[in-house]
Amino acid sequence: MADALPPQYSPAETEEALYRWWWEQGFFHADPTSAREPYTIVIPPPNVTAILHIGHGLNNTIQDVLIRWRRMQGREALWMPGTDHAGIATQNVVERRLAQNGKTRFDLGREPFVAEVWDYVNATGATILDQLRSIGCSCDWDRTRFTLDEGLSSAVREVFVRLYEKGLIYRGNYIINWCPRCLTALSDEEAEPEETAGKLYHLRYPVADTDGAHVVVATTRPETMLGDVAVAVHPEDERYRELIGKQVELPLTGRRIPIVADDFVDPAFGTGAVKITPAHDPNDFDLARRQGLPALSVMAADATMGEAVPEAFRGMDRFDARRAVVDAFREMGLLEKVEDHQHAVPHCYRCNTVVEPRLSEQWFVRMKPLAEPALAASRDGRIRFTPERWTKVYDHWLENIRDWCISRQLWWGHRIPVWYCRANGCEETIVAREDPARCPKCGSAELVQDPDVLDTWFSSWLWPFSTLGWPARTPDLERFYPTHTLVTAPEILFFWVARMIMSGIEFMGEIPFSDVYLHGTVRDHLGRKMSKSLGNGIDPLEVVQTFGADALRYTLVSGMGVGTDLLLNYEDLESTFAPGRNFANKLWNAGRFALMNVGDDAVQSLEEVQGSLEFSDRWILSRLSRASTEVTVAMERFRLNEAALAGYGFFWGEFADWYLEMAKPRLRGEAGEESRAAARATLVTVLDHTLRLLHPVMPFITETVWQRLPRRTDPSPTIMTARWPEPVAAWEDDAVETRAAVLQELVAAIRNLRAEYGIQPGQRLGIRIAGDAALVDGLAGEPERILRDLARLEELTHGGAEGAIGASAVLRSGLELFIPLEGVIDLDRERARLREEIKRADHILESARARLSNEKFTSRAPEEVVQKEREKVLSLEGQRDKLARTLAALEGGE
RNA sequence: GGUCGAUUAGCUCAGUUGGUUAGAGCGCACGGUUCACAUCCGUGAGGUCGUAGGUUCGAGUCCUACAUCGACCA
Repeated sequence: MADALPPQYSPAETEEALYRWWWEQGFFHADPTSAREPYTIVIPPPNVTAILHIGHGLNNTIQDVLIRWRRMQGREALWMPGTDHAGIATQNVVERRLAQNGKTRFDLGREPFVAEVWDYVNATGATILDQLRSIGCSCDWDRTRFTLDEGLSSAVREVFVRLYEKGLIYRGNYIINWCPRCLTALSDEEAEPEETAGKLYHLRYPVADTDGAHVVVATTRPETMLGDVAVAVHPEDERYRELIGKQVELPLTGRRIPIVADDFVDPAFGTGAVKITPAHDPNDFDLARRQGLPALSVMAADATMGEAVPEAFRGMDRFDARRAVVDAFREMGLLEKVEDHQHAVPHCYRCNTVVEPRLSEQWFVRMKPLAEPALAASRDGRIRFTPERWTKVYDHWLENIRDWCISRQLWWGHRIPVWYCRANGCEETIVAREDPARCPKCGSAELVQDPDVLDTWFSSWLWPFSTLGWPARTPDLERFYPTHTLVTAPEILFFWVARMIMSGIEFMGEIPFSDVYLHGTVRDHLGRKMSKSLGNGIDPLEVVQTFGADALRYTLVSGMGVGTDLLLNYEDLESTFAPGRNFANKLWNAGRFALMNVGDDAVQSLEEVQGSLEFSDRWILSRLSRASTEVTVAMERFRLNEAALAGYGFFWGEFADWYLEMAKPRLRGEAGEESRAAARATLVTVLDHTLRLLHPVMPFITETVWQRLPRRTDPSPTIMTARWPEPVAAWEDDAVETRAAVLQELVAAIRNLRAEYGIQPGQRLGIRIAGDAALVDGLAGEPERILRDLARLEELTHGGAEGAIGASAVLRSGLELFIPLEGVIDLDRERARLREEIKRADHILESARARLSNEKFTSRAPEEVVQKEREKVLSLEGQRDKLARTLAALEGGE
């Protein structure tokens, strides 16, 4: 079996079949009746029309690493998958498809259009979930949910009715953010400010009944002046005090409007006089209400100028109207000046159209009462954010929360469960869990349902419990709520995370999760966000196809520092994903080597060979135990990159580079049968544990190799549910590790000198070693054999060099190394090299001695630190002296 | 305008509570057909840790200011 393994790992051939096997065997499924402690993650549901991009790749890899890790730790791990109906986004996609045939949704009508969207969603909606499978996500697919499923829809209704009954949902006429392209209201969060280089227009409004006097107002949106109902100034502004109560002739309109005083006006901004357009600006709306001023809407839904404006402007697009109004002012001599002005203009987060503040009747959620308990949850630490700094952002948002506009003038989504009675004289509003047949007040059947749908986020804020069956009290809900970790990007902290916390507390009486892990954004090597329009994206599926899912996952996880963005070069995928690809190949080959060398004979357990374990066995077991601690601690702290790197460093840098090399002769039987048995047992044990440590990050290749191990210590049929490796205190051995460090330094030093003097790698050398007896003794036995093998030595003798010609080195451990190289060595070069070494030592010594001679240091620094510094000086002095003696001998010897 | 973050090797990043002779991967240079892997092995070069101050016996790490880039909120 083992020798059937090809020399290179080919992910394409193994991953898909392996995934199918996991799935069919039910390893992804979480059992609510299990006695194990649950661990739950709910997926941030991707848009149902989305296709996988690298950001999803990162987000879901992180979740999969966590869920696989906890599953191995013995938790009943549930990763709840699903998709979001994504109201505006999905409707836009289908509308674009209609537009290709020259049609609009209005041509179809509401019901046929919604049917069309369902067709589209049913045909393509599972795409992204399939794609998640190809990167290895171990979601519980049996539980896959969609925000428009029947169950989730009834949750939405339940919530709407409860909030309405509690007085937390109301309907009213207010200024909301309006997208004139999507033709719907948006929440404040959905209107994204974008820094724009705009203009500030200073317009002159003639003061009525005066001789040419005027006030100058400054505005970025001159077209709205057609809807002005007043000019406001600060009551204490000396410049305008006399004008308060007078009127201005509003140009172009023939209307007279008052000059009013209001504290809201900032005398320092612009001219200190502000035009008031209540129907098109939220601040003006508030001011108008305070002052009892009317609101005059001058724009239609599509942001063309409406009926209320002079004929010349009617039907004009808002930006054309802006130019026309400015031109008209210029012609009338009423344009004082135009300044460049940098300001933030809100854009629709779905179509990027400039959002227009618009006065309209919408449904709102009163947020203050919901926000307070959510704020308490972060303040008292029941909910922790990683990185921690997001706590402040979250708190700040909740402290300044505004009501949530939840109605959308769309057709795709949850219809608002509100009916209006149209019977004569009855104006009953009915809010109900079940569709009503008759008006409860007058009995009429003339009921009309509110045409609007709810904000998409009004269903996704219920996700952590609606997916588990709420409002029904299902076993799943009892078992898996509250969930544990939420993994997402900071962009949806307000949209989604904060609202889930509010709804969880309100409807479940309990926070929905205890940890929020916010990861960074994947960007290109120039730091730009990856986007379709820039063409700088990386297709995760292409990466999976070329390098394998494990390579993708390792590269993403190891590169993702906590709280930092991940920069990847899309122009050179080869080099971008090299870390993951190379590591996957290393795992494959080290595994392959181990399997080939262990062969098919029975492998004994570690206990059975306990008495014959050698130095190298004890060393690698000690290191393994420490690596287990390191990986686990890093995982617990959400430092997945550290966990991945620790696993990598152990597997490649210690197990493959050193242990396997040390064990080769023993595996060949050159050290006898007992030694071989011990090496085989150790090799298999360490590989077994290490594969498990790496499994969360590299699930496919670890399973593939693990399945072939001739002996496993865990009865699980899959590595997915094999026990997570715990550190083993009995394996940890400081003395062995110290001896190994000395040995490794020695090997490295010999290799260095070989390279320095261009000695053939195959040429066997004789060396001398001198130094502290304890150190030298520590090399006796297996270490010496290893030294001979790894450094390719012919002869190893103890004692000084005694004036012989050769290369020498003094190691940090204090050991002196001498390689007799008469005739090979360039003496000038050797002397220069030694002088360089001495200089280096002197340099470090200088600063260390200075520190020690500073009385303040010795008296104030902790004893431990001072002691360490003394030891450093002693060691360096020793090294320096030895180097100096060697140099002197070489100089004298000439 | 406010808040927060980043700035360490050519590139991408680690560097826990201040105390090591500042690390890794990629790239680069040199050398390698030893029967796991050239997606590899060995060796090496490369850093006044953004700038200027400060606190401290001691600063990549803490404080202040500035510069550059970025995010979020007004």
